[in-house]
Amino acid sequence: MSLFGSHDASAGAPSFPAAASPLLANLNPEQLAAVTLPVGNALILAGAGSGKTRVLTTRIAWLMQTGQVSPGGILAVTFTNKAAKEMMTRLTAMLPVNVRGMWIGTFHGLCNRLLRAHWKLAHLPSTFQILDTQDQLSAIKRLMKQYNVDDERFPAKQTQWFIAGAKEDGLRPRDVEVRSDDDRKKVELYQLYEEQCQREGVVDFGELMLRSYELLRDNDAVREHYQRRFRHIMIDEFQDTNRLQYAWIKMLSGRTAEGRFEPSGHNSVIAVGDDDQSIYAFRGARVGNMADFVREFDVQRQIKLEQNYRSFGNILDSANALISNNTKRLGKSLRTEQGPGEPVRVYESTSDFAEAQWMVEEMRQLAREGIDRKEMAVLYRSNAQSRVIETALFNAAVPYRVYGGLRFFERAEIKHALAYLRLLENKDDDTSFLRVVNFPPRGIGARSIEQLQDAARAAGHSLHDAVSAVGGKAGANLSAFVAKIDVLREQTVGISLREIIELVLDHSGLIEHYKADREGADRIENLEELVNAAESFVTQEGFGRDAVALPVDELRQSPASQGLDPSLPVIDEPLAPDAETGETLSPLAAFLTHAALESGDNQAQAGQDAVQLMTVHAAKGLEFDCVFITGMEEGLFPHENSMSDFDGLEEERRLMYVAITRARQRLYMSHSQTRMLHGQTRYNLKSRFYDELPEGALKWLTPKNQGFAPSAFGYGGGYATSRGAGGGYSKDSFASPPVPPQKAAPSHGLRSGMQVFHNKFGEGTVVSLEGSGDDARAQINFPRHGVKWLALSVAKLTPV
DNA sequence: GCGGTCTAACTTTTT
DNA sequence: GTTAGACCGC
Repeated sequence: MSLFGSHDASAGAPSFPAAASPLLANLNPEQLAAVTLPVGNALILAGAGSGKTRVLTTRIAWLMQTGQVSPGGILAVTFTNKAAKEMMTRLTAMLPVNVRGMWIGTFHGLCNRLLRAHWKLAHLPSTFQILDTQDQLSAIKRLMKQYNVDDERFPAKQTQWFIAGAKEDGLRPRDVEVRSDDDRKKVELYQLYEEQCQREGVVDFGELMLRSYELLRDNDAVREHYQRRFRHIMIDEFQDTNRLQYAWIKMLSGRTAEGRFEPSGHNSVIAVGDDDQSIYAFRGARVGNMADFVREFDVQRQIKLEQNYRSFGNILDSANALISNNTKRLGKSLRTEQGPGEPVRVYESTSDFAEAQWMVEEMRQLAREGIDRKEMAVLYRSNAQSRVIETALFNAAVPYRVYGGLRFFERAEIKHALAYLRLLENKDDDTSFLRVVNFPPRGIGARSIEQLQDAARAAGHSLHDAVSAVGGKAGANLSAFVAKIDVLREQTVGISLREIIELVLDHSGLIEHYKADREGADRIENLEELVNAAESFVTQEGFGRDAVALPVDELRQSPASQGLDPSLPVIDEPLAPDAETGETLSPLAAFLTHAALESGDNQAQAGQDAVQLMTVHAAKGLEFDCVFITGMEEGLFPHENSMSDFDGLEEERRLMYVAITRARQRLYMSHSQTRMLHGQTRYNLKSRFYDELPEGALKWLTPKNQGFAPSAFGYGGGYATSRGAGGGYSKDSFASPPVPPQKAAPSHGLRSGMQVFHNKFGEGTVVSLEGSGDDARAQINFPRHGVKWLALSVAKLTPV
């Protein structure tokens, strides 16, 4: 079953005395082996709650403490800023070390650092700015309008997806395989988009990765420099890496002669991941990178961290049983030394409203038992489900916090302010120009802008530079805007970042505009917060202060750095000065980069003891005492859009696995017979994932539906209607996986093609039928309301 | 050019 | 049920 044999845990016999360091105290044998792995490439399969971050940080600390590497020889890559920060915080707590000398950060953050240091070689302007997803979309829309592309046939979103996807695979326009006329058009747009970005001096997220990959690929000296420097490379959440990120790691860690990859032998790459928690395939993540890594990096050591320190037995048994239904797995099973704990409670409600109501009651009970509200989390598959729950919590006056939604730097008013700031830094940033040229409104409408765009195109100028070409009233308004920007730019010389932002907020008219708006108070508050964000950024990054003394000498002397190219800069700062000129990014440019790379917190009010609401995706990496998984229904979870293909269903199952493993003590799952979705009532069957959980670990709070009649589904009568209180725990209960449902004799008397009448939807035609007993449902085409799935135990249908 | 109204869409999301 | 974007009339 396991792709890798069983030779793992004992693999890394420490070559340094383990007892010598208090760092290594209290590690289990597998963790110890991982922390003290000898030089060489290794894969660590780290299950949920197995102490992965602790292992990673302890290893870095141990390597430095034992003198095997200096801070400059470390490269640790994560996906989120949060994870990177967490790592640095824990590391500083372990060792008195200057973390700034280490390259710990997100893929994109580190790529940015590389490109800032070698901007010339990367063919970028020194002040290049970063487009976020929103900016990218508007840049593409603008491009498509300019070239009169039919946006019915090529929606901008789709083009964006195409471009991002190509970059994730490391493909430039000329590398993309063209299989249809549509492909050809998209590639053409990709090419034009690239030219536009280059002209405007901006890069998108994918470009950050791809450009730095090419930088390393095309410049032997640079590549070899970093290959020698980074003796120890560590990648977190390896299952989430895409093709390009994997190639980037390869490029940094080995030779690629004649297109062939050979591990360098003098550095170690340690990949940490969990294939069972791979839930980002939809955005290009490739779990296959794990197997490729083992093969291509000649991995000799694999360690499985299966000891779970988070959850009780029933919860882990549920997770293990569920995930065992997936076929493509490396093989791993969580174990705990805690007892079985509480059973997993399952609840069926009549409506989504009732489901939320029940949850509120249950939470009140939990609170009475002394559990903090911030230790209760409600998880759902899609954001649309949060509303009912929010309403119920709100009406019951239970404090709650919703994760997701707009982050600080993504808010419209913040984006507007940033657009002004970007124009100060780079007048050719047409995306920013268009965002604020008429915001606040100053009499520049679509017609004037079109004229301006035509003029700019004809002259090969940016919008800013083409303003003088437009005459009349429109031209006057445009000139006034440009003059305002140019004056602002002059005024910002020599003043602090804080003062720059205050100046811009004032002179742009943004504050004034929002003051006139009844609902502008929050926006003004956010704009004021922007000043604070800039202030704390300046303090943190050390702008305006002496740079922190960095262990440059140490780096140069250390064995890790031997053979480093002395002509290349030793980059120990996220925003290092240019090696040749000593020029550093202006605080403003640096802040804008920061804003793009770190979109800020996406939670409303922190601090308060509030129930946590979030999607399952957002919950990854978090843990709570009590977890409610809601909307356990076919079509919702697993989501209907992912059920068509096999891989999709397996990803949904992994998502379910992530959801289950968030819980420490108590886990609830609930589904509803009816649910309002997109303004329509839906009748969903309960999720197939229930059938993959060990009956013995569950406790049905409502009578378990008799819908899955044993005779029809071959369960051999293994299902009792309801478990007694306490929900007996039995190891054997999930020994045999459920048998897939078979066609049963219909008991409802409906057949495909039949005409039926529904009280609300009127007359319709039965299209198809599924299930039996209480779970039977019919797909019916109502001429006036479209095709619907109806649960026959709920919907009242009469044959016509 | 601006602001109001109507209509289609709408998993999951970090950088 | 909500929201963004298109469309239309002033």
